[in-house]
Amino acid sequence: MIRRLGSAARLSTTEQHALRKLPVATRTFEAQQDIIYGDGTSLHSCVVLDGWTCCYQLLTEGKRQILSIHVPGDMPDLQGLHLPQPDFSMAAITRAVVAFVPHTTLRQLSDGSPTIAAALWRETLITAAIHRAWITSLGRRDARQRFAHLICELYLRLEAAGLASDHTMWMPLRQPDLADALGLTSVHVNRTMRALRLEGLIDLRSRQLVIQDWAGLRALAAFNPQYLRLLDQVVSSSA
Amino acid sequence: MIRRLGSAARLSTTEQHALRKLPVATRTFEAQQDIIYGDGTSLHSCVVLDGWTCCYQLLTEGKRQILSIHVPGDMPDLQGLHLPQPDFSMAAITRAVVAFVPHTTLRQLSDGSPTIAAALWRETLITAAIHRAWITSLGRRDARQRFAHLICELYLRLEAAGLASDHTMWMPLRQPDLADALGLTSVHVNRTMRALRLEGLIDLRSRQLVIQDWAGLRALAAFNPQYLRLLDQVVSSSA
DNA sequence: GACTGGAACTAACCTATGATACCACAACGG
DNA sequence: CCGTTGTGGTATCATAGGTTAGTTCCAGTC
Repeated sequence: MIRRLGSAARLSTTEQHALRKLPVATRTFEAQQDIIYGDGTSLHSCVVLDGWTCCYQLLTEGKRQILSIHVPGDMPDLQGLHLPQPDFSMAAITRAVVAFVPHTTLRQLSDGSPTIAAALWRETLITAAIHRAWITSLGRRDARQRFAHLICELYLRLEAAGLASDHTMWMPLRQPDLADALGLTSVHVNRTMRALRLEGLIDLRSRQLVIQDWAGLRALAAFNPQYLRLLDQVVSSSA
Repeated sequence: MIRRLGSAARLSTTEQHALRKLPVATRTFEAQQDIIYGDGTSLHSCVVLDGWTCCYQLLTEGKRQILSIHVPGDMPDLQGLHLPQPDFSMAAITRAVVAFVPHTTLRQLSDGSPTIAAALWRETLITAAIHRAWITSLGRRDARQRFAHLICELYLRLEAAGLASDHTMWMPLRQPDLADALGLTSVHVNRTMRALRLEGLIDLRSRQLVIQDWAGLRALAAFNPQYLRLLDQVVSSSA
């Protein structure tokens, strides 16, 4: 399970060993249940082991904006390492299994090994790059393009994690969730999905999403996967 | 000048000394000029010494989304340390003086000192937190709220940097720039500004912005400054 | 087989924002 | 003194997307 931590970077065997020995506490959350509520102080970072989760912010009048979506292997909460008060909440989308690692041990580990620090740091930087892509989507793309962009991103991330192939993926996000991620209403998500289906781009039924025209979807979104850094070599530490 | 680097964190004197000795190359850019163009590989991080800059992404059809705005003292490009190919471009808003530090030396420095690494890492995490606030603005706030939120953020950041006081600030962003930051058109920025002026919240003339009703503006945006971490103590390294 | 509760889906209407086009003004140069 | 250029400002119309209020379609389950 915890091997996934190391799989994100190319580490020496001793470092991999140290990561494997990390004390973790796993916990299962039901769909929709909050994992972190953005008020208190967070003392642990977490790794999603199974299921999907998301980070979100609430506004007055109960509006919700989803900030990021996580699939197994993601480490959504690394920012707590150096900013102990989270500025967001985190919730399970599906039933999800999450592993928690105390900040203190993680900080000791990264203080002791610049390579591990760089690998974790890099994870947080990729998160920021994904944030930037979302900003651009929300600010300058219309509903169809936004939707297409999100699907492209999620599919490639799942494929890289070995959780999807053949342009087919599990899609547990419900229409209201998609709405909160895309800055739309669920009604308009529905309209938009129908449009994409009629154009022969995607087909979504009973949680199963098939991308029927990957090239078309990618062109619609003007999707450039570079920001996800799925193929990068990690920058070798100069130490 | 470079003292600003250290001012972001509380470092030991030896570490401050090391920072001061960093080899830097300063360069002046004209307003609107590109500082980084998001294609190549970046070998330097930069510090804004004077003037304002921004990061942006371009879309097909020439649409532009501004991702972040930087004032003197900010280090917009730290992510290049571990992700060498930037996913965005960076441009000067006003005439701006920027200092460049080679990634290699900065990486050596942070490999040698976990405290410096943590301080720099923390900067990138704050950037990500600002990204999240923008995502929420773009996704779930209307034009007036978005505008108000941006003004609150910029004013507090400037005030913290000692560059604004008395609810008065220099505002070099033009209406088309604001439009690209807020995901609106310049026409609608103009409408929105007039609305806020008529409500007695702000007054902007000839680059000088006066916040006439701070409480009202803050309430309109539902602004919570916590994400900017202007008052935090830095987490002490466990090393 | 009827009943429930949660999605997905639709339709009717409304509004915030976009698109286009134009005017006003100030700064500047010849 | 007159053009030119950039920026702010306004009006008019068009439309993407929001709002409200449903109906339909299941998968359980009693």
